[in-house]
Amino acid sequence: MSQHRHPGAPGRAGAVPALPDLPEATVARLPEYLRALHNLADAGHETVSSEGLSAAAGVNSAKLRKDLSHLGSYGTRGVGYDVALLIEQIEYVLGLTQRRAVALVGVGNLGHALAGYDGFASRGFRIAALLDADPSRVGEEINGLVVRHVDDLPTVAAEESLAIGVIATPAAAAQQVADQLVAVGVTSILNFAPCVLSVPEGVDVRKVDLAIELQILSFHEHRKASLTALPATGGTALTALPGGFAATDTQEAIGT
Amino acid sequence: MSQHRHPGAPGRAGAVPALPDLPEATVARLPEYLRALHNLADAGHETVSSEGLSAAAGVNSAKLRKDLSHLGSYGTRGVGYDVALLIEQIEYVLGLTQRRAVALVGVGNLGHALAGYDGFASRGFRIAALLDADPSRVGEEINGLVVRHVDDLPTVAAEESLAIGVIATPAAAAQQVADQLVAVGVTSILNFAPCVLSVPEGVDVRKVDLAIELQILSFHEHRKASLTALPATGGTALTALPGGFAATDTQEAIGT
DNA sequence: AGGCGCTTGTGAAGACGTGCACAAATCGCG
DNA sequence: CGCGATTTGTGCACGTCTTCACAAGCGCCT
Repeated sequence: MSQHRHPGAPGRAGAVPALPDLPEATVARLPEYLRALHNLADAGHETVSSEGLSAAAGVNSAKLRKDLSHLGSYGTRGVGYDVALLIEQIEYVLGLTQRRAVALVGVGNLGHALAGYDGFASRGFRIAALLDADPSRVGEEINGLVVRHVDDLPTVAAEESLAIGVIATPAAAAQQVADQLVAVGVTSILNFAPCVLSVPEGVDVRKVDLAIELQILSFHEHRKASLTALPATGGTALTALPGGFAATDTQEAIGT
Repeated sequence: MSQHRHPGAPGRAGAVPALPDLPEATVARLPEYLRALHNLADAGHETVSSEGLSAAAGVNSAKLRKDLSHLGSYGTRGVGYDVALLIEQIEYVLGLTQRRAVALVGVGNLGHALAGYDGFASRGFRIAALLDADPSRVGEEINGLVVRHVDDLPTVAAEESLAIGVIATPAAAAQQVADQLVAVGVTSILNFAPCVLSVPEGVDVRKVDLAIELQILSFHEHRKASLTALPATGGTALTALPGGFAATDTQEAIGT
């Protein structure tokens, strides 16, 4: 029942092993599993049970098993999953066997932070270029990279094979930047600008809006406050009682 | 049909008008609608149809109508929605009628950027305190706020009524910071650290992981590449043809 | 006043995601 | 060599979300 993709599954890149088409929700969780697995590997674990891994990733164990089964993964009944093998599998599926080049457009406040964020480098990506439309920022060096003008994009794309672009510009500039990225062949965009982007079919856009996250939390605050017709002392006590934990629902919701 | 909450719906804060319990998916989209509505208002529109608003927010129009109907909103058939009224309604439901105080812990790379991000201020939030565990950072002034030591949290909480905390520390410190936040009464946390937080029931956690977003895009890149058994010229042409747009599926997925 | 066109609000169907509970498989031990 | 403990993989039922399609309502024009 799990034989639906022996041919060339984990081996190496290069071939065209026909990725299984995973449910979007599963895809969004794989990076989480991957991070947890790296932690486990660093801690010296060679195998891990679905129970253990799911706890580390903050999800239900059945969900985890189903997710892994989708990518045809080989766990061993009675034992668990081989940590190293699973890391290899997930990295393969996520396309992380090659270090992907990312172009970052917009080196304002947020762009600066992203340029210096080591989480990109440590998790399979390489910032290949920093770009900005503001001439006064061009030439500045950040983290060993020189900021170039956004109109140099075609040149940059010719040097590197760019597939992913990150937009950290003000909203007003985002659509134009997106168009420029698409024009040089970028097919995946991570958008930090608070606006909707129009892109041709075949281009993936993911959006991260920091204010929206806060507003969602605000709703839940409002809701909690309206339920509790209580004194609302707010300030003191309430030590973190270790009894009733729970990876709250919202915990995972970011991806989807 | 839509009378299920006349009593004191839009009016003013203060009372306990019993928030309707909205589907999580709807809550995640309301901020998006709100942003689009503000744009429309700035552009001078007084009313907008579900079709128009849904286009501006990048969602299906039926979905938008259903979302708005959940909060008992009053549109006018044949006309559309009153922009100003709808803004008021959504801001009320999201609990944005009061400017909420946010504590930001961790003023490293990312924390700096967040401290300077004007999107918080412009969308209903106020950064009430900057905190860090590193003594060498304490005292530094960022954007008019002085960084205080994280152990001052109880003092800060006594001064302000903090309900929301933002964690922008390294992963290793995040859990401890979360515990400290919870201990002073914070009940909503936005976590930028790449790790799972354990919190008591009743505390909401949302997580934003920048590297995960890239990894999800990477999967789709990998997938596209494996489907296209084609030359993969990569570099040139491919002008943004304005024919086949489409707010791609992934566009919204962030919230969920 | 009446009819017509437009837009909302929603019923119903289907797609998708989740979690329980259990059979099948594997290992280790006696 | 067989048995029991353990853990995976998954069938199934349930809940949530999405989308279509259309009746009900509203304003405008004649």
